[in-house]
Amino acid sequence: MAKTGKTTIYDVAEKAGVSRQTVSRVLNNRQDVSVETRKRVKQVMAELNYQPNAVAQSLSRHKSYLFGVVTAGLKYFGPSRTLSGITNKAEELGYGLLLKELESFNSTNVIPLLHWFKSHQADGIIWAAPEIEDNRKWLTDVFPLIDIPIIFLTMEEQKDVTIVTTDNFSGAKAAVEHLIHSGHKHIGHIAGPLSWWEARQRKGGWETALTEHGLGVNERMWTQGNWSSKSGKIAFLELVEKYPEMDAIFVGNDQMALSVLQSSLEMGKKIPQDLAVIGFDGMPESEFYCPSLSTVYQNQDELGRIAVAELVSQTEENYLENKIVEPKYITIQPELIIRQSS
Amino acid sequence: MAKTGKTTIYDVAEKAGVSRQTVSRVLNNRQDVSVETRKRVKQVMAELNYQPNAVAQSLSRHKSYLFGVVTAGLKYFGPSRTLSGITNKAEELGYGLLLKELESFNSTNVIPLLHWFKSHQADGIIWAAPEIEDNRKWLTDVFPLIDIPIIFLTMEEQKDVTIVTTDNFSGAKAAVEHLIHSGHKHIGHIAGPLSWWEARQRKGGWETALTEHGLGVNERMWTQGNWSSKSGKIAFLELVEKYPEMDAIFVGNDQMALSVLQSSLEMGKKIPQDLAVIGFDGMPESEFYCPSLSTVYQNQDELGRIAVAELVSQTEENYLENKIVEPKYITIQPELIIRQSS
DNA sequence: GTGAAAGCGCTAACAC
DNA sequence: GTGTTAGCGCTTTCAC
Repeated sequence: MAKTGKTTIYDVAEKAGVSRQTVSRVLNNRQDVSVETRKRVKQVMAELNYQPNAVAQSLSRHKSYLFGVVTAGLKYFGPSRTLSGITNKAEELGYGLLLKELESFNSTNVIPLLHWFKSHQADGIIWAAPEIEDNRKWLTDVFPLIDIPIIFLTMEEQKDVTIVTTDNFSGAKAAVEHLIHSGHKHIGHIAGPLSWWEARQRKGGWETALTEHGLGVNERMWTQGNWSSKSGKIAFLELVEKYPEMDAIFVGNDQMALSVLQSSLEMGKKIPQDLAVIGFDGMPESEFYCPSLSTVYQNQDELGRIAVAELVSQTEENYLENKIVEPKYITIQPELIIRQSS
Repeated sequence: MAKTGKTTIYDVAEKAGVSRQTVSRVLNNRQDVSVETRKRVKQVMAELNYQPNAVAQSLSRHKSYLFGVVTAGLKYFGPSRTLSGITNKAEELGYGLLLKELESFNSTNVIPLLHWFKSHQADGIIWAAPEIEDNRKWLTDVFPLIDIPIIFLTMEEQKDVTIVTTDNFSGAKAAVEHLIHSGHKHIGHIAGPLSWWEARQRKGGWETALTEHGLGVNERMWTQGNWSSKSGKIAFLELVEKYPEMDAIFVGNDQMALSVLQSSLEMGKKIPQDLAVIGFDGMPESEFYCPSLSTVYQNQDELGRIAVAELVSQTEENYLENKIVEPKYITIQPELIIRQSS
């Protein structure tokens, strides 16, 4: 790095004996520059260790090559995986990232965020925070007014909105069907907080699998946690109490399943003989639980990657031809992993 | 949000019947505007739903209120926690974030990154990736040439560089001393990859505690993993083999400790009677392992928060008075949490 | 208190 | 091929 970044296009032009525009042309790889001029300019750039000022470029181009990313609960397993996919793919495709984390999962205070991204001339936005309660309500009012592309992750299909999500319903259904095919008749469920769309989908998959196989569903057969291991423990104790004949359980995520394993052990229940357990998410650690946990693996990294790829394609279309982009609903299938717990 | 973000300071000025400068003054809360002019301008801004263009502001102010953040291994537990602390504190102090993730932990290809941040006029940089192998080597050459403040996380003290880190050495030492005081005489260690500074520090704490208490240390007493649960399992099996009298073990992180618990159970070893186990990190799940895991909790969120606070103070000093800022070495003490495994 | 002019570093539109 | 002239949207001097 040169001592100071103050070298501008002007310095290069002067030293190379050309106009600033010519330098700009070289910078942008335009073809209408003679080979030798280009060579000379490039040489001077190298000598001066010239680095173009991206802010000035953004301002005059009206394009920043920056995406806004909205995340929430970064300290949890899922969101950080997704963000990792986003950063990698963005890097790959030549985009930088402006990052904002919501103060809480169900924050509805989104307008300032949108203004902020817009003010920084983000070319597009990835909304990588989950749908909870009415935290998508703003969409109906605000969405039509936003003039930059937005991709949403993990939410219910909605008209005109591009969404990338894991198919939670099918994943859950497959897990429960596996339990049914293994001969279990009394399959309970610990749901995540039902204010979350994902939690409702997973619970829906559980219900549907049971119903389709002629096994009834009722209130005794499930309880609700808040995704944390601690809440899972409480929910499990409650469930064992009200559904004593339970011989298998589908748990809303791996963390809650972890404490089901711990509590079962403490109660002297053998897994999977007395109680089969399947989780959801496929955390790497779940393979090393006692016993190793069957789970529904969802590729959250890929979720982020797809969102970025989609956004790039939308922005570039948008930019090049100013045409309206077709909204898409993109679904990723999770994968059932059977281990010792089932 | 207004339909288009095209409203500029000029539109406001025109509609309010003042000059653009006056609008700018109102925008920046300058005092040299009459009360009624200010009121009128503000009113017009509201009517027009005017939002200042941050890119233009950055360009003319030479200050962006943006920090660059370099992270690595976002999908792992630690880095995402730290990033969460960074996002929260930055938001609190009015700074936005430009995010980059290294392609690998030990990437040494940092110059383009620094150029990129600089090109986007970041006011400062937080280097939230761990010190591994020679991935800090560039510092000696490049650091003196960088003219924006950088704060590093998790690395060895170094002249002229501001660093915020957990005291891994003391945390490890305290854990091992706890084992010693509990009467254990044969305390093994599974280290993280010793190319990592943190892993070396933790191993150093283990060695020092043993040595200070007159217990010898030799090569039979430790093995090395790569932080993952899978590697922990392999390392543990190897260690049991070569150090059969081991009655306690200090493991480099919680993930590897998890598979120690699993393997011990499979071998029929009782924890903590046959083998006491202590991990490092304090992941929330560790409380729900079988049995619940004793561990050394480090507050990585706080690490990020402190880094941002420090960076803000450095940039603002830097900006206001152009004076050189004293480098600091800031250390956070981790906390020993004793649970059933020890 | 307020306005005019210049400039931040770059690109776009049009000349030549 | 290359240069000239205008901007992008804002802030900063420096007048008045």
